[in-house]
Amino acid sequence: MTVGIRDVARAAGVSTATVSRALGSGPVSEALREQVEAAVRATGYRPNLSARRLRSQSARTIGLIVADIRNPFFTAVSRAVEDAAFAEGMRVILCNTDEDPAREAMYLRLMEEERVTGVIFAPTGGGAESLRERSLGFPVVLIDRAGPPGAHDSVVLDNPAAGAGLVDLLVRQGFSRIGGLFGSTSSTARERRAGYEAAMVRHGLVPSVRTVAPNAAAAEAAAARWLAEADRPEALVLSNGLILMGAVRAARAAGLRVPDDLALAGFDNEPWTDLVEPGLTVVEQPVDEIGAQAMRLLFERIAQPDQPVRKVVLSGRTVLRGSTRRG
Amino acid sequence: MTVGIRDVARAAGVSTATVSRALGSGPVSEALREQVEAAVRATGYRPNLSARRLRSQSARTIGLIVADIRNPFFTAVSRAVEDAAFAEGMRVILCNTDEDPAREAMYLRLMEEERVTGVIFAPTGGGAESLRERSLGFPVVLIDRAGPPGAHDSVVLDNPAAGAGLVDLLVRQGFSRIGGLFGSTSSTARERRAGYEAAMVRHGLVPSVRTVAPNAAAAEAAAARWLAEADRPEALVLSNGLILMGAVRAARAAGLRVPDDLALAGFDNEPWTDLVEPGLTVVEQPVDEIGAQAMRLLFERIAQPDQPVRKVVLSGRTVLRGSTRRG
DNA sequence: AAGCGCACTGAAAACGTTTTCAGTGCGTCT
DNA sequence: AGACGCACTGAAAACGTTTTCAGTGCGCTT
Repeated sequence: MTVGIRDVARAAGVSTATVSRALGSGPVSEALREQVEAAVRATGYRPNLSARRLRSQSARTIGLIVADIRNPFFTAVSRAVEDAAFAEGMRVILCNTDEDPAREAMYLRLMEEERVTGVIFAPTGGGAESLRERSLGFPVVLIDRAGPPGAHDSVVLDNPAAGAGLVDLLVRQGFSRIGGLFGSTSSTARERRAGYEAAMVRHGLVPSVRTVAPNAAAAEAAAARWLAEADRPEALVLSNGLILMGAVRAARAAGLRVPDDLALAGFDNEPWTDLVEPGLTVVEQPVDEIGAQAMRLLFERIAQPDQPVRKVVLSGRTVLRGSTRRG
Repeated sequence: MTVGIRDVARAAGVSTATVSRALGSGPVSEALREQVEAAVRATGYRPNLSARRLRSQSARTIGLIVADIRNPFFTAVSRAVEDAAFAEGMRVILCNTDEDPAREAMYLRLMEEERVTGVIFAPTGGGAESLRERSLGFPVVLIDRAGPPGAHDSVVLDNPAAGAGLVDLLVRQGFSRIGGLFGSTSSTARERRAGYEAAMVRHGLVPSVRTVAPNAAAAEAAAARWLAEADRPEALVLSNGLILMGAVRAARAAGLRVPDDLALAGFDNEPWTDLVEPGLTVVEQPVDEIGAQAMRLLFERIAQPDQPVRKVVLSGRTVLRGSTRRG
């Protein structure tokens, strides 16, 4: 039915071994190589990747497991990862867990069954912890959210510094009743929160923190409740783009003017953050570099499996906009 | 090295055939099935998907090729597709062409080499046309952008009606110098433009159209030029979410107030469209239904390959917001 | 009591490649 | 002239499964 390597071999008048070598890398005379290529064109041959992977015991595939494909941060990273992979002749399997540990576990098992070369992984919740127990059959590089130290290579933002930086900025503008609304599932949110709290204490202010599921609807509800209270904060630090969006909605709904009634500062320089009025002050992550560094760590780990574990920490860039301007 | 089905068989004291049947579907006594499952747990066995696919000649995988993963429309569709696929015990390979015909061709070839069960495809540019020539080894369902009629199943928005609807709405609000800024690469944009032009003519107005690469930067530049002209339009119809975003930026930059100086109406009810001030009037696409219908068509095509070609046309829902309110 | 069908099981073939192994022929060195 | 190495080639094994084929044993029918 479907044309296989033996059909090509017959058409070219050579053995299947020669076809395989001509298509891949092997010593083949120029004459035969051309014959084979002609036969491939004539027959419309497409190699069967399953057979190829089975025999060669190498999938040349890396898995990319992200927590939320709708988050522009992850789409940007995925693009960087894909480009780097193609440059090495590798495929990428993109998996979206939607912050669901069950989906995450399923994808991890899928990666095992696919016998992937390696995985770049943004774990949700306890994902990274459970990761340490089982030994997967492939190297893993964590991005965005680091697991327990020492288990896997990782590349993350300097989250404590970024969280503290937003507090410093707000304090400099004269705000003091600064609240923090953080995601409940990721280590990233925990670290940003730690930075926030440390900076508040350093400035002699009292931290005021709430946590929420990392989606816009939950964030809006939580922010709305908070803003309705008597001693509502005069500024908010939000731990990612979705939570920031929820906070903007809540402020609008409550009729609060930004930044006069409420200042906002968050993470992720998404396209819409400078479209709202006023623009939102955010910490921008070096997404391209995160993706590229993750691939670099992964390839180096594949080349030298017993290397010591490495952690790359990148700095964010604060984008100052109207939402934190006082007076 | 790695544990295979023969290791499980040995551990369970049965043949590999029995293990295979116990794990898949085959007549196996309850006692042996439990022995096998225990052996699987004990050995930590993970089936090798490449081997499984090779032997069974069935990938149980569908490919989803989209033009731009950053477009929330496609991420939403991909979620719907994925859910439907899992319900059938299938995997999804998500591919992002980024509107690049070369990447598109590469992914199409990859799908052939993966021997996928079927593909859901949002072609860019001439992709759909070239698709008709070669006969792929799998059924294809086109979404968002239909190719030449009669070649493939498809599910699309009623784009002409939606384009016309926006014009009608603007005319009703009293606008008459209504321009249209459309993407240059997709059939979707062409259809929306056709609807726009027909409606303009029907209202006795002169259509005024420009086309632009479907990204926010290009759209902003084009809109900026247009708005700087002496006889600039008093309202704009924008053919997708990215172009709409570009137009908003251009209006801001030009210091035009929306909707007093310039009304805006576009496509895709993205989260940010009600965050800007004023909110943007858009046609919302039934993304979940598009994904679900596409999977339905695909599965039915797989079941009955010689069915006549079908085309599902869905209606958009107009979301009225401040950007088109006059006076 | 023999025959039949049914439910289950194992040995071995098969899936489409790559890779090993064992040659070829030919040029070069001694 | 013979030995050796080199560049190339084909036959066949191998990758890890599923599936076919050919039994088993057992209960039921005739």
